[in-house]
Amino acid sequence: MTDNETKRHLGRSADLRSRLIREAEGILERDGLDALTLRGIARAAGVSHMAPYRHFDDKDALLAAVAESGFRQLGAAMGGDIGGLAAKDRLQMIGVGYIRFAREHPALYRLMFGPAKPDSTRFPELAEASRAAFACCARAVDARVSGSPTGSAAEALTVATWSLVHGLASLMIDGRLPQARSPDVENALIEQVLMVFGRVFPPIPGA
Amino acid sequence: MTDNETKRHLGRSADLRSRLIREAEGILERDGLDALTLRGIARAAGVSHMAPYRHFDDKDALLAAVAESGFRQLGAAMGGDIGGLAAKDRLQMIGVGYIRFAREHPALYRLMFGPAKPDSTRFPELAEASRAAFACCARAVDARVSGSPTGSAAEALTVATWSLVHGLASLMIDGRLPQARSPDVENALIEQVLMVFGRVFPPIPGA
DNA sequence: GGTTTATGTTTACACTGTAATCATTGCATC
DNA sequence: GATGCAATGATTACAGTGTAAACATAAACC
Repeated sequence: MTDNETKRHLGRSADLRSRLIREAEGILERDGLDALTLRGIARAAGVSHMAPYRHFDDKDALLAAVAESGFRQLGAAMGGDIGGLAAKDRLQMIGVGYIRFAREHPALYRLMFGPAKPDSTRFPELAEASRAAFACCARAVDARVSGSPTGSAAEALTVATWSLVHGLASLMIDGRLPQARSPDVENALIEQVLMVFGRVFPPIPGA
Repeated sequence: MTDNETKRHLGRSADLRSRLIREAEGILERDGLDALTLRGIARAAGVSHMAPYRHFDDKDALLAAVAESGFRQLGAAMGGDIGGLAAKDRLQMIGVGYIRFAREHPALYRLMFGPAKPDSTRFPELAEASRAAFACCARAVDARVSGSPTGSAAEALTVATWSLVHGLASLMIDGRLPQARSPDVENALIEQVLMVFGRVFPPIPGA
């Protein structure tokens, strides 16, 4: 019996680390960022409240791993690295995908961009995942302007794009936009804002 | 002696409420958002850890009051409601003032736009202060476009403006912009981003 | 003068993150 | 195969947090 239970226990815990991350994501979706406690995660995973410390240095390290996973999901939501799309559509796809991700996973998104808790110097892998998502946006911008502005001007365009979608997503999921809106109205607003923002890009030569 | 001490005590505590808010702001500036604990605020104000409950329902209510104060400061940092400026300069002033405020008070800024903790329905005064700051930006946008787009198109412009500056400020103070930069380089980037964004506005008839 | 109301303190409790210690497993080495 | 070892987990303990309950006292009012 002891043997049996132990076996099963070990069988399930072969990948406690990734299971903790998944449970954390589940709690985020279900109960929000405030409810994300280390002990709660351990409880959800069915282990003692100290078990996570065998896989993470502290709570922040676990949160950083969750955020890292989030950034990879965000990259996928923005369409990854598919080519073969008109640069303009590619940019639109990124904006829409980005904001949809934030709205579908608001708590995870808050954790990812939250109060700098996951320090970038402490967690290089998180910084890398975040950088990769940013780079995905940067490539789309570069393709869109096709080299006409270069250097810091192109970089400013990328930062402006990222800032706009992040700001819009952040304001929306935190309800900081005045007058609450229905989802439909919000969708229309998003479309309009993204379209408005399209004007910052130089006109497309071909059309 | 008891009398004396009591008198002095009462004298200082005549406005415990506002003093708590000030102490909270001080802790925010000094030690950041994570260090902002109810007991710590009470300690800083020299009262027992339960005293704040005589002036605020709970911690969130105190934080909401701090955030409310922050939104008023933000409004002032954006230049309040001064007129007599070219609409274009007015917008620039808002953007620069907004971002400077966020950089000078990062922890307060995070609290203000943080994880929706201060619920807008629970704290109408906070919602009002936030709305007022937003309206300040909306007026500047309206003046800039001088009525050429109206209705939802003008609103989209305002939301886009707010999203951009908020996103930029948020990414900067949380270090989510790739490669850390010196303040000078950051300032240049801000200027460039704001200038880039100026292109979303219709051309000015007069010039 | 006695009652009521505001304001503050003390005490207590459940919950959090984490340090220290102990128990058990699987594996490597002889 | 026995033995030592590293990995992984459980228990226990502790300081710090937000908050409820009960108590104290000054101010205000009839």
